[in-house]
Amino acid sequence: MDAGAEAVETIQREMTSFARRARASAGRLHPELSLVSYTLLGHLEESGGCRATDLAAHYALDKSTVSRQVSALERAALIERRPDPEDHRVQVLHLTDTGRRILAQVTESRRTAFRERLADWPAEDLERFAEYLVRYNAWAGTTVSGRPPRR
Amino acid sequence: MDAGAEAVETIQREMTSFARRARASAGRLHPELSLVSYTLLGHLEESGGCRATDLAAHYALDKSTVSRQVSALERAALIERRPDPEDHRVQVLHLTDTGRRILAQVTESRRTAFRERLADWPAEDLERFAEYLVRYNAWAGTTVSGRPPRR
DNA sequence: CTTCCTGGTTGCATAGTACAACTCGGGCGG
DNA sequence: CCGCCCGAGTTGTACTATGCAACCAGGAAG
Repeated sequence: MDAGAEAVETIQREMTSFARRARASAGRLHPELSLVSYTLLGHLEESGGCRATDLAAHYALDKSTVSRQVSALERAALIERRPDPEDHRVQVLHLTDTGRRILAQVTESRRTAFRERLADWPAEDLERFAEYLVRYNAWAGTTVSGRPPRR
Repeated sequence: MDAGAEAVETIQREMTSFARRARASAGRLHPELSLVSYTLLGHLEESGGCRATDLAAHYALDKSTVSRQVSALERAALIERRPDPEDHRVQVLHLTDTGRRILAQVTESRRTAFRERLADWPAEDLERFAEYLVRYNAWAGTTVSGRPPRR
């Protein structure tokens, strides 16, 4: 096996290992927020408010799943639903001030953790690693197996 | 923000994104095998048989979780339990021929997927990416957040 | 108005997991 | 040998995240 093929094996193994551990820790990213909630909140921050259906489509989640997550986030007062005057079926989701604050906290805490973790990497390696990850994830349908999800 | 800090942000974002998608697809790695089952089977293959407790310790899973996974794998005839003549409390787990076959199938299918996905990467990049991943995962307690798991 | 589409909720089922209580066998000190 | 504690595994219970299907309500086209 040549070095390239060997490298592919290693990439596969390491990605699998990462996926497994990530799965185990996704629920306790933060006492307040699961990985999915964090992602949804982040999306709301970026988009400045959107519909539940948009979230479902964007993250390939079932609308029922999003509905429940949204309910939980609303119960926790991190987001609020605003009726859409244009279309009464729609609820536009917005971060509350609390939501923005918690999101910022978690983001900051994760940022610190990542910085610490990558502290002794040379800048050149960081940049290359970042570029590789982007390239890897850009491949349509990033999954553990490397194959696109069904749907 | 300097380029290194920017790269750390990107790494965080991409790892998060990968983790989320991996989580979503972990259950349907293969019709036969979840990501966890696949990992356990792989460990049995490598180790040539071990105890359920060893699996639990190695993967930081509860022994009850492993016990149920093992039951399922045994029901599917992918592994078998052999009594340990040395210690009657112990069941040494071994792959069956079917288990070896399925494991090989899944491994092959994933290998193909990864090869395809990484097909147009220069060998040099593959090697560096592999090395970065190893270095990243080697950091004690690989999680999504970058922080070690509680326990 | 009737029909169809769309956004969202809810009931039901499932997977994966942890924790705790329990059983059973093994190893030791007396 | 006996009593005790420990370690391997199992089982009961509960919880989370999830998907699918059925459903409801608002909107749009005829």
